[in-house]
Amino acid sequence: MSRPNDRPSLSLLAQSVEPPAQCGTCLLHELHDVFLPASDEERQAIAAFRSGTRNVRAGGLIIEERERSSHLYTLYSGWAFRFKTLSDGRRQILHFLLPGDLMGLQDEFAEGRTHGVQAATDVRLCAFPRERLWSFFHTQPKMGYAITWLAAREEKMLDDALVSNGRRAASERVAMLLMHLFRRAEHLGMTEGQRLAFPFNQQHIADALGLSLVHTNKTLRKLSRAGLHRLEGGVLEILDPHALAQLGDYFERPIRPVPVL
Amino acid sequence: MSRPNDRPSLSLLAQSVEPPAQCGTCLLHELHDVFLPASDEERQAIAAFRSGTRNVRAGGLIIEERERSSHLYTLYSGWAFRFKTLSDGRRQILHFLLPGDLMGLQDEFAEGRTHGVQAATDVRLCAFPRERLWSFFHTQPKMGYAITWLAAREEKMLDDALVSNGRRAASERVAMLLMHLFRRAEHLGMTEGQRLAFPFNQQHIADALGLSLVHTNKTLRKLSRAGLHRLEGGVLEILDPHALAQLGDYFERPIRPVPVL
DNA sequence: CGGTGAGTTGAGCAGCCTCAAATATAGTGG
DNA sequence: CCACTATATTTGAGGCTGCTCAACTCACCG
Repeated sequence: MSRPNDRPSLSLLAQSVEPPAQCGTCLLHELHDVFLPASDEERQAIAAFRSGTRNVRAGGLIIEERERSSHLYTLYSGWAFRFKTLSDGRRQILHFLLPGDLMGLQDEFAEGRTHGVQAATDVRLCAFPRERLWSFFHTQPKMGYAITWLAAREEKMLDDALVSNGRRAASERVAMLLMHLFRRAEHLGMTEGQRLAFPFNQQHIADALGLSLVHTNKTLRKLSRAGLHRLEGGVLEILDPHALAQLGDYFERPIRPVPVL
Repeated sequence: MSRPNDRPSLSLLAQSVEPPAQCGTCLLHELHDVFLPASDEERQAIAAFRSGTRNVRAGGLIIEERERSSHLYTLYSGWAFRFKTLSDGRRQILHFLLPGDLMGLQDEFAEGRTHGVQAATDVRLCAFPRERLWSFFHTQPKMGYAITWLAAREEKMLDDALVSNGRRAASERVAMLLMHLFRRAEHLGMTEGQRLAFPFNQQHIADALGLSLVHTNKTLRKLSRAGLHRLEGGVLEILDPHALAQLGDYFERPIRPVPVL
């Protein structure tokens, strides 16, 4: 492990860790470099907001694409992704979700269909009933601020994805995505050295990058033949981070601690 | 005018209307079908949050791409757009801004460079100092909720743009963008019948859609030769809304009133 | 009347797409 | 443990969409 021992091992988060019954013992809050600390009062407010937990198996839908979900969710462990489907079946993956990420907020203010969220691994979720959202904002303005923070952070990632899809060539997009996902997972302690349990197949990558499956495959092969990465057996290994970052125009910026619910 | 007379004429908003000295007489709040009403107390809180107004000429930068802006802004009149530039100069337009839209929120929680915002017409802005944001949330949780609402709404539009850039052909993207901008402007009362003062050139459209300038031109010409629209002299005219909506897979959904600051 | 920016058009190229088929790889039932 | 099936990956071939390069027009302006 590349991580020091003074924090709980979180490779676990990629596996199935049950969220605790009490938010007071929430594992996520123990990751001080990753998530902002929460006071006892805040934890109690979060606990009051939360209605329970939910498990979804790999491949299952957390939020249906057509219906407005009755709950918001915080991803507690595992990987998920947001997506949209066009009427003729073409799919676009909008965003990848890791532990601590909030989902379902966009639905709050929507009329029509929005997006779906699918579990990429087995996933544990904390569920928050939508009808309690406003009172949560009302009684805990700081938590409202936290939610806005998370929304703004996700929007920034969407900005980056839009730049990629709009203005970058295929190999640049692939390099960018691999680095992006690896860095985010690394920050959460889900990596081992340069290796990462990677639950996505080439169709996922293609749908995230706006490429065809075939061309995604050829691009991946080109990069791996050039020794930049290896991706097999569900493990992503970053062999030449510098070259990948360069190619993807991906600047590593310090990731600041963010709030969690 | 296609709008009934029982609301103030807002073609004005596309021109240069000076925001009032007092938020209590803010024109935007008078548009009851468009924006949620605000109580006197809320208007006072907004007025206390606001530090003043700002004018930017067409083409001027409202927010610099490299620096974190010291203020949030509400666009009061005119058009603007958010964009990002790659190190080699390629540009991607992320989002188009109309009156009532909030900008600068993403910067709040960012480290590195984020995005720039440029005025497409002369614009009037209400400025809110960043350092008052938290106390605004704290003392007016309802306004915090409103800000989250606006952020979530913008994120939904980004989702749509991402789907377009990733999974739609050029003519579909163009049709989608024309309908999208026209419908949003129409909702604000900035159109006259099927006509709209359109401040963007083909390079803007290309940069929003992830296309080259030349191909954007050829696609626009194809659609206008087919009688779907006309775009000349800074005026966009929608000639066949049904065909454009069909082509762009653009479903008109009722636009709900949103909060304004 | 030259200069600049925006729009238009043609020619040729290439990046990415679709179609097709050949391997893995994994899971399932006998 | 092996056949059988479904899913994921890989590769080739050929074609179209969208790109780059280049040139010309038009409007506007000093």
